Amino acid sequence: MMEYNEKQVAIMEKAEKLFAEKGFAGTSVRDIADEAGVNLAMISYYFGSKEKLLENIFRFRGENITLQLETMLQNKIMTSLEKVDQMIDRYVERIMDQQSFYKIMMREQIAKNYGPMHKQIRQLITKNQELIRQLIEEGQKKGEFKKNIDVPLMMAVLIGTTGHMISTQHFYRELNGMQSMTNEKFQAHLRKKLTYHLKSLFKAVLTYEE
Amino acid sequence: MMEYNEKQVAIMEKAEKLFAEKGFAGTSVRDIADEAGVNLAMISYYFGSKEKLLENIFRFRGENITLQLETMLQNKIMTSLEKVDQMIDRYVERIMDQQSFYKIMMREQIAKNYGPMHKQIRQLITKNQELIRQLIEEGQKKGEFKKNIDVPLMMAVLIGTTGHMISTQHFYRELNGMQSMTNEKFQAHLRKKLTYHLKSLFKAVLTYEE
Amino acid sequence: MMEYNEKQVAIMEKAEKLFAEKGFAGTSVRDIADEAGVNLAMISYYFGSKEKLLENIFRFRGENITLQLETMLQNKIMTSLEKVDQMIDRYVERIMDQQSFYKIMMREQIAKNYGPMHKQIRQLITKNQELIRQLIEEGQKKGEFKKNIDVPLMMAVLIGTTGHMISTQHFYRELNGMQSMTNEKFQAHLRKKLTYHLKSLFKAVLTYEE
Amino acid sequence: MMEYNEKQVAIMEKAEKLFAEKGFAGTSVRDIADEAGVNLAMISYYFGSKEKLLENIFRFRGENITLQLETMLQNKIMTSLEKVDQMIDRYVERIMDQQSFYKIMMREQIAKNYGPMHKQIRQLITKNQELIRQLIEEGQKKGEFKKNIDVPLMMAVLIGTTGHMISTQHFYRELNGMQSMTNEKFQAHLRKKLTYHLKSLFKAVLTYEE
DNA sequence: AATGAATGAGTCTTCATTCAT
DNA sequence: GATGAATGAAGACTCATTCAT
Repeated sequence: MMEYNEKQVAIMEKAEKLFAEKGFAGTSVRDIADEAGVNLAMISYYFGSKEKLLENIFRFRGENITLQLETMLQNKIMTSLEKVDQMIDRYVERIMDQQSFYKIMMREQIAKNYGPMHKQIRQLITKNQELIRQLIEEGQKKGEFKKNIDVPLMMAVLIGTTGHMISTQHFYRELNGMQSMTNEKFQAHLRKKLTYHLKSLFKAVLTYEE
Repeated sequence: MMEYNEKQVAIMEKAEKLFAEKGFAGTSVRDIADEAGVNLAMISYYFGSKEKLLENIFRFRGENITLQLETMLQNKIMTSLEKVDQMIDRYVERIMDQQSFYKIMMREQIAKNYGPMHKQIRQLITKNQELIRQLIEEGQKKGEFKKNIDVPLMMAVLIGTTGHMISTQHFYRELNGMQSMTNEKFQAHLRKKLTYHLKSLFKAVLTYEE
Repeated sequence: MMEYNEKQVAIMEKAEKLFAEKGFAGTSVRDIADEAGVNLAMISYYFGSKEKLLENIFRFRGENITLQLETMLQNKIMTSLEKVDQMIDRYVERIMDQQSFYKIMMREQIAKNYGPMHKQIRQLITKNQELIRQLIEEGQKKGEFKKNIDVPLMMAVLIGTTGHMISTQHFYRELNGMQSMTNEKFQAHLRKKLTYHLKSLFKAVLTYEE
Repeated sequence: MMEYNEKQVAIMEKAEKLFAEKGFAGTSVRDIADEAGVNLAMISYYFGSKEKLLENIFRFRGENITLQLETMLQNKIMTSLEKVDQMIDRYVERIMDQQSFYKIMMREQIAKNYGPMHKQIRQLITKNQELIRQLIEEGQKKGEFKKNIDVPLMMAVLIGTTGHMISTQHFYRELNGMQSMTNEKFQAHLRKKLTYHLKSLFKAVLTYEE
């Protein structure tokens, strides 16, 4: 299944939102049908099962960040640090644009072996880690970055921080008195802050010698 | 309910593990009973309901990191940076020692308003953020730290990175060929790596002028 | 919900019978499903819950005797005593035709505040008492009935006696050696006896001066 | 089991109240234990089972009206009508004094064959009906009462009316604006009214020729 | 004698899925 | 293709009773 009609997309979008908020097991097929305004039986009819619906959401959203990274890696003009900055922009942008999807991913990651998406997630992480490793090594070869960079940890900082931020954004908004701000503005604010700080964080870690 | 007998503790520990791995909704009371080796009805008998069981787990585990931070804040001998280092030790230690509990917290955070523990989590975050803010301000007053530190973001780095690491540790272990290592050693390795890198990260962000 | 399909009616009829015989709490949804020959889950599917099923039975059966009384009250030709006689006919007929429903009502009345149908019953009683009061007063104005008639007590005699009779009819039948009679004939016998005696009772109370 | 200690009596009294209000099936053993302030296991311990508890309540309360009637029947001085009046006093008094018990009886009567007390109730009714028949026949022989008295129906009037009154007393009280009256006074009022009207009812039916 | 702990059977309800049309 | 109806399985929870002490 590769092309989806309107109803199918509606179902996936509503399901994505509900899975993100209430978890996969905590969301009933009836919830999704109601939310999407479709007949209950449609979901099994279109996707086969609740689990396959989730798989389709992954396929639908999951064209990953990999491609952009591959292109960027081959760029001969940018410095490695510029590439890192751009990578941060891309990651944050992607996660913030697809918060629901990313929340599902976080839930699935926590679930160790149980989730149905274990394999896909493993693949995604492996690939991304490999590309970032290449980027870091390139910078090290060019003398831009210091030695002894821990790539998996850098990924954890990048993704963990961003993920934590979108998870706790409602607390953050409350605690910092930003309830009156429109959501759009708040999201822009968050993104700016995240990219800015992550970049300076990465710069410090990648370049400053202690 | 403040003191728990052996069986109650066994139930809570198994429930904690299952809730962490499969989510609250994804875990059936029967799962818990089977895992803990107790009769199904015992759980309602001891805790009233599945939800109240979760609340008890929070109460059981939730004596939070706050106290330790409060004591440390009043220490007159340590430098602020030393305090930050110690705070990182405490946080990482705590999260790694109570991985299951922390995974449940992560899930609940993602769930925005739906979860039954929303209030407690909010309280915890607020309190911790406030204490860390005091710590940072102290360092700024003493001239140890630079201006313009974003406290919520520092928390996100600390907690998000650690959380992401424990969530994806099985991937990490696989990708880095550490399957033969005992779990104990692997955990120690993880903790060391996390504290080391987070400390240098924080030092960079808090002290280096750009 | 206003129109019921065959299955829904079957469920309500069997439930009515079981609730009458064994009480609401004493009847399990499984009992009803078995008796009605439907799948257990159908009952929640159609009615939402056991309690709502009861409410639907009340709605289904509860078009009360009120309307008939209202029409009769406005009749200008009948004497008041004739109206009282007709009222007795209607009440006894109704109660005997809907014995199961009426038994549920009796149970619910006993339950003071606990039952789910408390409100509806209160309404029914109030309305009926008011109409009968009007009928009595009319007779008193016309000089047909004596003064000092206690309306609530007259209702208690009418409904209490009839109710007691249908409750104890199996004893009555046994004690009076009517087991061989067909049920149909026995019911007719009961109705005749009840109406006859209640009418003479009412006549005595309403008209004879002591 | 014939003599009950304090705790046993407390259990039976609270159980009686709860069975009356919520029905046998609707009352849990835990409810009773809580209400009576005794340990849950005490009830099985003392009475064997919930059902046997009900049987004990019947035994405890059920020394019936029979004896009084038998004595009265042999009285050579009272007229038969005086005896009927006294019988009405006794019945109403008994039912009103033991409303909870009588409510349980009503519920059990409705239940046809299902209730555990079916036999006892049958016995009680048979005996009482027989004695009243003797009383009526005595009056007829003496020429005090007219012929063709329907004894079961007279019993239905007596017991049904009284039962209906105690069942609907809360409605009655409300509808007639007697909420401010103390319950004691209200009960006295009800009893007076019931005996007065039932006596005149019986007098009319037993003596007036049409 | 008395009770906290324990339990198997049963409660009502919801679930994801399938069927008949 | 689309859907209202239907269902077996599983959900959380409560029940009356018994057990070990």
